[in-house]
Amino acid sequence: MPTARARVRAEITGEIADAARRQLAEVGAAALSLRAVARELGMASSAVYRYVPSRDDLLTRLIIDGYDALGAAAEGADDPAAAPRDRWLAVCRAVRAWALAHPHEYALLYGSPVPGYTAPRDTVPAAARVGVVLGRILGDAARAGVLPEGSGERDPALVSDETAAVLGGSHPAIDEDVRVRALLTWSSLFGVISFELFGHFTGSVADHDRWFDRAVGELAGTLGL
Amino acid sequence: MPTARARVRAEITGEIADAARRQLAEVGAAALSLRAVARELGMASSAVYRYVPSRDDLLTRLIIDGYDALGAAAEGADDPAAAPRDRWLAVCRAVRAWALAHPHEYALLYGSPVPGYTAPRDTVPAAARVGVVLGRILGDAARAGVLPEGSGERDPALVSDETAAVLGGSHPAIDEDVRVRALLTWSSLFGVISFELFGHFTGSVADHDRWFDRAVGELAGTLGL
DNA sequence: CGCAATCGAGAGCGGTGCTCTTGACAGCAT
DNA sequence: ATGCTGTCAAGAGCACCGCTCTCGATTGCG
Repeated sequence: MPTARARVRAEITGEIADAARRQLAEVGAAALSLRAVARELGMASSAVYRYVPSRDDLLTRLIIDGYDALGAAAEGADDPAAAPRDRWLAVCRAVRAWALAHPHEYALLYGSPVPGYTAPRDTVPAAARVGVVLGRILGDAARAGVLPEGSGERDPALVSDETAAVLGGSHPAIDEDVRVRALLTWSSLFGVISFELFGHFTGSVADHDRWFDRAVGELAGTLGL
Repeated sequence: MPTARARVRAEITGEIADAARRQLAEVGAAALSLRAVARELGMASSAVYRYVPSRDDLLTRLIIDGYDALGAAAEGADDPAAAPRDRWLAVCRAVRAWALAHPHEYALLYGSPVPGYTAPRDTVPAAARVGVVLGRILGDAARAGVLPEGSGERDPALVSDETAAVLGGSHPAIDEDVRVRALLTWSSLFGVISFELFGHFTGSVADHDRWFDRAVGELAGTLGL
């Protein structure tokens, strides 16, 4: 059982993270200021360092929280009982919706890395959650016989063993070609969302909702769903 | 004929841009400091403002220069006499090579937008150059009869008229489906490159070169090339 | 040649991340 | 209850940032 001291400490640390998230949504990651967080919480800037080791550590916490929130959104949108194609579309829409609702957090996760900052290993499992959802859909589709039998090709230099295991495991319908396409559609999804969010589609696309639906529908096709 | 004053002014302005590019490669866009540029050039920080109105203006110049350099690389890699599929692969490889050679400039162009900075209209034509190359390949392929005849569907809410004109214009083989796929592969290409550059493939892909080749080969397939 | 435009340098403003010291406070053991 | 120990907020301070202003020096055109 945590002491009273530890409890209030955890509470204040949480308040700092919340304030940082609010500031992130307002001014973006690069402009996130520890002093502003301290101002918002009504304490001295130096006091914040009692709870957060550095600005980078605060960023890391926001990154992990972001990956977790996005992963939870993706998992929540996946209905294992639905058809693989519909599952794929639903997850894609959920990822996009989360990105549109949290543009700065999305930019923090999938935009340019913050200079001088390298994400610690802690972020990896949280970052993988969306990929796990996609892999589960692909694996279920293979087991359901939706995907045609493959050549059985295997090449760990293209897709690593760990990732291959997530991408439906060893199933006759999942060969290296399918795995490559899975990684491709995965990155394509975020390419599409990033382009929309970062303004590279302005002037080219009017109805972003409908365009996204057609785009991920096309991606489902290359996935074989 | 420019006066001697104007010439030395242009020269110093160029030196400032070069130093900024060097600093960009070292510390990234968000940490680009006008004072450090001034230090590197051995002049007072205030003197730089004689040549550059603001840090944002310097960033804009770097962005435009970056788009132009990338566009030139793409154009230079495109051999109009080659087969459409080979042209597509060559342009993709050239774009990736440029990105790998100039990671920070690439991040400036296709990563998270710099906070508090909105790209002015001047950047649009430079940014469009890569898309123009892709559109030219697609149009040539259609005129060469490589693409199957389409449905003739047209929907400016999906792909705007200006972009549609770039994407091969009005040709029976190019319907809205092809245009959507073109925009999709375009953003997918940068999604793939961004994922590689920003580290989202670490642990999943070992041989990035071969993986990229297979990925853009797949993209060529969805393009119909 | 003289005057106006241009230029470099310096000081200064308010902001940042981060460190160090100081003093107040709480909790626990004696 | 007292004294010790660990935690805390606060402030001063360092070096850096973007940007502005002023002040001489220099330059080049009329």
